[in-house]
Amino acid sequence: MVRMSGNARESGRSTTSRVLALLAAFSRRRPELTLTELAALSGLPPATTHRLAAELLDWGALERAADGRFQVGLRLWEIGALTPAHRELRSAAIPFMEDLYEATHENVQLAVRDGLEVLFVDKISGDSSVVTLTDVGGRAPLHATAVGKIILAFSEPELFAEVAGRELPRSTPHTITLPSVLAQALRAARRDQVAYSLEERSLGASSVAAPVRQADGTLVAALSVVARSSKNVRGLAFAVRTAALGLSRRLAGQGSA
Amino acid sequence: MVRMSGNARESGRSTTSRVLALLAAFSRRRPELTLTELAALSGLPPATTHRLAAELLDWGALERAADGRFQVGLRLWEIGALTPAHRELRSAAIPFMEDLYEATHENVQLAVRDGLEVLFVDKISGDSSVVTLTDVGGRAPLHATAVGKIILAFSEPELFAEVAGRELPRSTPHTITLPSVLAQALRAARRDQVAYSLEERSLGASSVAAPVRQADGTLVAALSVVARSSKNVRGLAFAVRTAALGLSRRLAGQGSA
DNA sequence: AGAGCCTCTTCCGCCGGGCGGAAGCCGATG
DNA sequence: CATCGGCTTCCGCCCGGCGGAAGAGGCTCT
Repeated sequence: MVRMSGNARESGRSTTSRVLALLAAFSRRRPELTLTELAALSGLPPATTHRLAAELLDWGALERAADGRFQVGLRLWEIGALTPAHRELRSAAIPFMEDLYEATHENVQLAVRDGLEVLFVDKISGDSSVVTLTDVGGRAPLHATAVGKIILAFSEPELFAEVAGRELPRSTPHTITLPSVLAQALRAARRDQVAYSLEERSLGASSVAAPVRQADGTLVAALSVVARSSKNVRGLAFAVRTAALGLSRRLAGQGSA
Repeated sequence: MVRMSGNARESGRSTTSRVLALLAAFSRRRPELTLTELAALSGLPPATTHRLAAELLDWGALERAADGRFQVGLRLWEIGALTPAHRELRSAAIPFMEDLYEATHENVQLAVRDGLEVLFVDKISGDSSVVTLTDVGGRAPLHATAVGKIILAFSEPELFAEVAGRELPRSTPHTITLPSVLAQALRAARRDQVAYSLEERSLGASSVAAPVRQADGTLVAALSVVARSSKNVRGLAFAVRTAALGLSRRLAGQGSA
């Protein structure tokens, strides 16, 4: 039998990108993967997947579940927790989020921008409150959420231009899909220091958000409360603003301790 | 001028291990690093560090702070949040931790085992409560903490053997450093379903912990309350046990929703 | 139980991705 | 203006790593 194997590597792809492709294969939808799934999702041959995954396993970036499936390892979580959004912002935010939760007993969320999306960094949810679509680590569009509008309203105008330049995907009949209407909502947000999403992301859920700023006044995050649309979310606006201002003052008052 | 450069690569080190070394360079102590620091901590030449870091930057595993330093990126945090400890355990635990906090207004902590240490997965801390040594993402020794004792008491005996085989480092005058005394404490923990640490980790702070189990009865985490030693932590034992039992029932009742 | 199938794991020879010394760049400092 | 330290780019050599193939193990179906 002739050994006709050898090297048929896919050109133009770095080893680093292969490793990152393995990590990127995991998602909220699919947090546990078999080797074959991992290979398919990362676009790598099974043999390569196996070898690289073994190295990640060895280091602790990945782990194997009881049934042998791959899952994200604690070591990776530990390092991920060093990101500024988690380390500085989240720890400072927790007390204010608790206060907000105790006062309203509704879902309280903390979000930052990543790319052209909102990324939820933390969340406190009561058992009685609305079921929100997105969990911690989840993403949502900027234009359809209250936190997203706050981010758009208080970031550089280039961000709005970028978002408005693309299509504004519709989530519900109430989603804003016209750039001009969105621009008007952002003006109102700048004026009132709060933004709303009234069933624009999912029917039966509305939210109010307020800006969180760091010492120099630039926006770092948005804090929001989600409630059933039947409730008067507008009545929660002052509570959210107050908590967001308190958190901003805390961030300004101390470096990161 | 003769070009005498070329390749002098360090043998026996995979590209993957280099990438992981870069990630491992970040720590709670040093969450922001310059290129030179990153190179020194990872043990890679500056040129290699620069090239690999650029690729990680491009993908979002790393980010640059305003001053140009490297820090862990949101993308990595996002993937780290997919670890079972975060995704299943933490989200299920939050309501119970809140209840515990509202009842006691002391620090509430959730911890899992990683290797021969305790890893804190989540924490709720009031402003009035004791300042704890360890933050979310932080580690602590198994033998000197209440959560660690719970983990030792309800895991396979091999774990205790492994820990007792090594030295038990002393943190305070009250730290248990004799395997026989530790074994006795673990027997008491198994009997009472709670474990204590009475100023064994840091003076002025004591804690009570209880086991969190999954459907099949195996231990998955430990829940604890930290209080000033002057307070009677023993009085908090039932509260912690109740919350831990509630959380265990929740984990048994549903897969991961 | 034997055949067929699928997934996981191991092996190894060929080769191009990636290594890192050197040089160039840039801002800070004396 | 010279010096210095850290950051970035360049590029030719070479060995780490790629992945097809084969082997092992487990499951279903007939």
